[in-house]
Amino acid sequence: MGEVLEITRPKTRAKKRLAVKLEDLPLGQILPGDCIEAMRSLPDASVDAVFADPPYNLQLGGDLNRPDGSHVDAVTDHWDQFDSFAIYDQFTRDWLTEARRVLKPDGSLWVIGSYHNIFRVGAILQDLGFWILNDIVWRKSNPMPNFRGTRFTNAHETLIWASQGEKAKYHFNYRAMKTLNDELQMRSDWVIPICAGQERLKQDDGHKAHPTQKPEALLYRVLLATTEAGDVVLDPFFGTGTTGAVAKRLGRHWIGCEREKAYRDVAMKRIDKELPLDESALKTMQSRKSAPRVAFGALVEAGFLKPGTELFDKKRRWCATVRADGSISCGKQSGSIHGVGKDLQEAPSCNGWTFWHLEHEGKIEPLDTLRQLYLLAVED
Amino acid sequence: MGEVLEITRPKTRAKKRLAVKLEDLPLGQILPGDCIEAMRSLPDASVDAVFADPPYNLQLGGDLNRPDGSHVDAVTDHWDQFDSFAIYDQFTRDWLTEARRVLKPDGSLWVIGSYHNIFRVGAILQDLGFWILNDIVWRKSNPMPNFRGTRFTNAHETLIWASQGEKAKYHFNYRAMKTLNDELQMRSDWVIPICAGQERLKQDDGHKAHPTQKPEALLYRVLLATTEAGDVVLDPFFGTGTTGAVAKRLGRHWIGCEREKAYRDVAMKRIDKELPLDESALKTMQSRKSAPRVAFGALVEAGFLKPGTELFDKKRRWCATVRADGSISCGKQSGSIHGVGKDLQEAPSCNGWTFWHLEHEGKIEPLDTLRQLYLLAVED
DNA sequence: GGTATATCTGAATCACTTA
DNA sequence: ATAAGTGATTCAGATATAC
Repeated sequence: MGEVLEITRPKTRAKKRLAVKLEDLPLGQILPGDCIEAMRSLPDASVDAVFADPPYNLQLGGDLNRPDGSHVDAVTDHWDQFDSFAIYDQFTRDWLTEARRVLKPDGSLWVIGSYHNIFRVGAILQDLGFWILNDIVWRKSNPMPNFRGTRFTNAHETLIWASQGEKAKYHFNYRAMKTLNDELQMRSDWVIPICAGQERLKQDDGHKAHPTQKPEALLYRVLLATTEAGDVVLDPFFGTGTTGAVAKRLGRHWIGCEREKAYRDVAMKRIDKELPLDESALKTMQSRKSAPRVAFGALVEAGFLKPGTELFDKKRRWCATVRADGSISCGKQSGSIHGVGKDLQEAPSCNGWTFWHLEHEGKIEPLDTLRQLYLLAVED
Repeated sequence: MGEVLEITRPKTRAKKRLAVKLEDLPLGQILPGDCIEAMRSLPDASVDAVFADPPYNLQLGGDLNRPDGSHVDAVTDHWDQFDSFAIYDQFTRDWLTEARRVLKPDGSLWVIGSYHNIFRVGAILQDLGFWILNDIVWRKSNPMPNFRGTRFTNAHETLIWASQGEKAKYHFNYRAMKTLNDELQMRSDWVIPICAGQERLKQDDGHKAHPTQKPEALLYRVLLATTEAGDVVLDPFFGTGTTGAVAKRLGRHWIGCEREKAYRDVAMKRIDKELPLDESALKTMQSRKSAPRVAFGALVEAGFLKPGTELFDKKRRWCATVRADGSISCGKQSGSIHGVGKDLQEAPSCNGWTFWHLEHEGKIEPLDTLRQLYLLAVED
């Protein structure tokens, strides 16, 4: 089924009690029929993330032609037709309710939409108890112009990222995102081209296989940001399987739901061809949080720092001495590198690793540099 | 009151029947008290646009410090506190209902918000019958980082632009927007810096006068895009009066509502200092729709084009001859520049102005160039 | 006086572990 | 459950200060 069954979740995230076994899930399968029914077949709290690209309820009017006379192939498929907002809302509430049941307590929900539907989806998911963490703007580098000159070029779509609730835990690979964005924090607006060219799946007659195929780059960022290798990702509106293809590539398990057989066939063929990246390529920058926490004392213990070494702040306003137990002292103050730094500055908090420096061959270096060296040394 | 009473709406937009007289409106005034009550004092269908920056219902938790220990001055004002989504929704429904009543049938509604509230606002305004024309993303060039490294940097806010209904007319200054965007269609994502520096209004103690003052560039684009000089703009959450200041500068009338006296005082002082642009600066690029339509025949009549001149398409597949009455002929086909172009290409439509070209000093130029010259010549 | 450098701040639903 | 203690974390732009 094109799945990477060897991959398991890191032990740090394993829930021993009531944990759903991976073998009991239809991993690497596209469940046929209505997605709400299909999701009912899955156990509670069994997937780590849901990515959903539901019908947008576009409600388009007449035909549209380009200035050169060619015809615009719009989304007029039957699955995008709803008779009223009330019916669309009920449909939305139903699939979101099932998604919420199936999602683990620390799982992430992602939904993508346009102004036609995203406000309704967002309000309903809030009503159900989901807690919005960010709204993300997918800025299309190559959107279709507004041929009639009647509005602004519709150049973006909106994604909502939500956790199970206000107090719920969730996973965010901060370091991986920052690395991906050239060492600046990843922002809430992402520039990504629309899905076209080789990536766009075609039918035998050369016509596009699906009217709203999403770019793989979009799913790549979503899955890298909020899931780990070995996680299970569910897509209730699988379409031609972009979520499955990227999940497989990134070593995530996947489950899809899709009503239309034609889409299921295209998706399965596509995903079978996909090759998973090997394990070393999958390793992402570790966030400080999930990295082993280093106690300052461990550096002293390991001989990276001798007791008696003098520490300074950057401007040499204060000087402290390292003691054998990993505490430091500065005049009458003593305690952890964080606590002493905080008290001296009379600040509400202080990161001792970046506040304190030591002199090494005439240069002043923050303690953090030493911590990095220590981490490298103990990694293996 | 700092208003430009000389300015009136162009006659093309005047509604003779049931029209509200400008003298009967509190132009250039900030109505005190609750905005819903204040709007009740205005007649039906009396304003051309509503711009609303309602409370975002942020629901913030504890304190936040920057990595350097400094404190982040968050929005904790009483006017942003709501006990539940239900109460916020009711408040939203109430002010939107009044705004809808006061807005003319061909008026524009603008609302700005963040992910905390915008989905609720969007769904409710759709429920009330407003028709969303675009959602606009204000991309902040200098957003506040996510200091905890727990989410994506919240780098944008969302605006919704809506008309009174699916079939309602509305006004969009397409040409002005395209000109503003360097001859490319204006997109739905706008890059604008946050309001800081000189533009940010300060109290006597140097502290910011309002926690959420919007940049004037944002209002400038909104008003230029969807209102005309002489129009009336209503802002139910006036704050420190960015809407009023920009409206006055652009020769639009304005009405504000604001509960807090401190904000009203700051706003009035600010707007009094604002100078309106003079009339010639206010002239924007005319849209094709509101520009006098040029009949091809008028160019012939005026001697811009001699009967007998040969026209070509860009690739010189076809050649047509201009006739004295402004029709053209090409083989057996004859008729208007649009109709002949359409039939030759077997296309559903054809813009003859851009399809047909003529040779001038060895260069091939579209007819449209000639039309522009003609328009310039007849302007005075 | 001009150029570096330092400081300040902005609509933010902003932690986790152990006692 | 709640409270307390420890630990982790920032980008662009405007203004102020130093050289």
